Amino acid sequence: MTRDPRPAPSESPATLGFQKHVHEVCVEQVLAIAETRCAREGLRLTPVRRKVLELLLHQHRALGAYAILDMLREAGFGSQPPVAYRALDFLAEHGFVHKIERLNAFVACVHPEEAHSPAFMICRICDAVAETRSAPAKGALGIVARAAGFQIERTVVEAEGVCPACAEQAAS
Amino acid sequence: MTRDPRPAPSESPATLGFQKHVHEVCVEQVLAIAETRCAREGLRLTPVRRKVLELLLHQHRALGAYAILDMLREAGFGSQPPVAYRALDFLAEHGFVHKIERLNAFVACVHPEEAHSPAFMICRICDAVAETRSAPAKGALGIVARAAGFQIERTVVEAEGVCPACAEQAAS
DNA sequence: AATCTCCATGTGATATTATAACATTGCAAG
DNA sequence: CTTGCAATGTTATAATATCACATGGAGATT
Repeated sequence: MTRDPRPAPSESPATLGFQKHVHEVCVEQVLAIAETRCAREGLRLTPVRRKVLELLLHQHRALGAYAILDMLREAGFGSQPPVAYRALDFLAEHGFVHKIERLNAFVACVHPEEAHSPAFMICRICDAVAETRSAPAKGALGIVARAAGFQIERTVVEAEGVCPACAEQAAS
Repeated sequence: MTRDPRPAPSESPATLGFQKHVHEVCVEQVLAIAETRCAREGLRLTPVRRKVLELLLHQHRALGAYAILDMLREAGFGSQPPVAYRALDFLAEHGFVHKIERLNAFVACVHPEEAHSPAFMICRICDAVAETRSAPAKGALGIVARAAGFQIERTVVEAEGVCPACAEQAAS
């Protein structure tokens, strides 16, 4: 089994950052933004890459590379690990997806318009992942780093806990 | 090869949080603190666990489980992965070591006196790791989380970049 | 002292995540 | 055209992590 057996965090009008929204719209919007950005920057959003992004956009949760790989196989693409990892590398390099280090898994970025430093909230019960912006280099960490002479290039900020939906479930 | 081929970040008066200090002293001190805390809290700092902590304290860098396992083997302990992972689980659960998610590796905690929320600076060149305190749940992320109804239980904060020593090297 | 129980350890097997290396294809610049 | 280059496909393997079950040792109970 490489597929995650847990139920998706919610149904079609799903949680985005744990808030309700009409899901199909955001998938289409983000894909369109990605196409535009790739065209403008001379990047190639090839079929595999586009498919991986689409698969991830359909979930507001993190998927492992092998879960993605299974779906790629079903969609008729190559089915060996490098196929998935290469697409994910491309997408991550250009900010269309992010890796969740805590889970060794990947989520689609919800505002891929520009470079940014993401932070995540990860529900340990349903695996839903919400993205928000962070600026850790500007806060306390930045001060410590400057004092120590450490040059920050990239930050990983991931909060693990319980999302509103699961908290409500648990309370009942 | 499971050993990391890179040179240790520095020589015996090594960098702690990238600052000079006399290394042997901090190893002994932290081990003593760990012993004390275990005695007080009824935890068992067994030989394997103690050895793993000691190995990690001798490096101000992250070691993978298999690198630790190699050293355990040389020291006459069991040499199958669970030996290392179980010791690391124990030490991490009680805050004597931390896992660096970005590296899938482990560092000794430099102030294990009490529970805390660590943040790390990781040098991408020499792999040195410095620990500092973080309070991400109190900053911008905490505000977003509260607004979203997300209950933070644990945070991962890891900054990747270049440490002062490597920056100086690079400049020459 | 005998035995019981629990926790830690040892060990073999296996699952999961990730990369190396090389062949093939297809498109585009010259 | 053809040459070059980036992307993909495929085989193999490396690196990280867990499961399951057997063994052993320290303190508690009888």
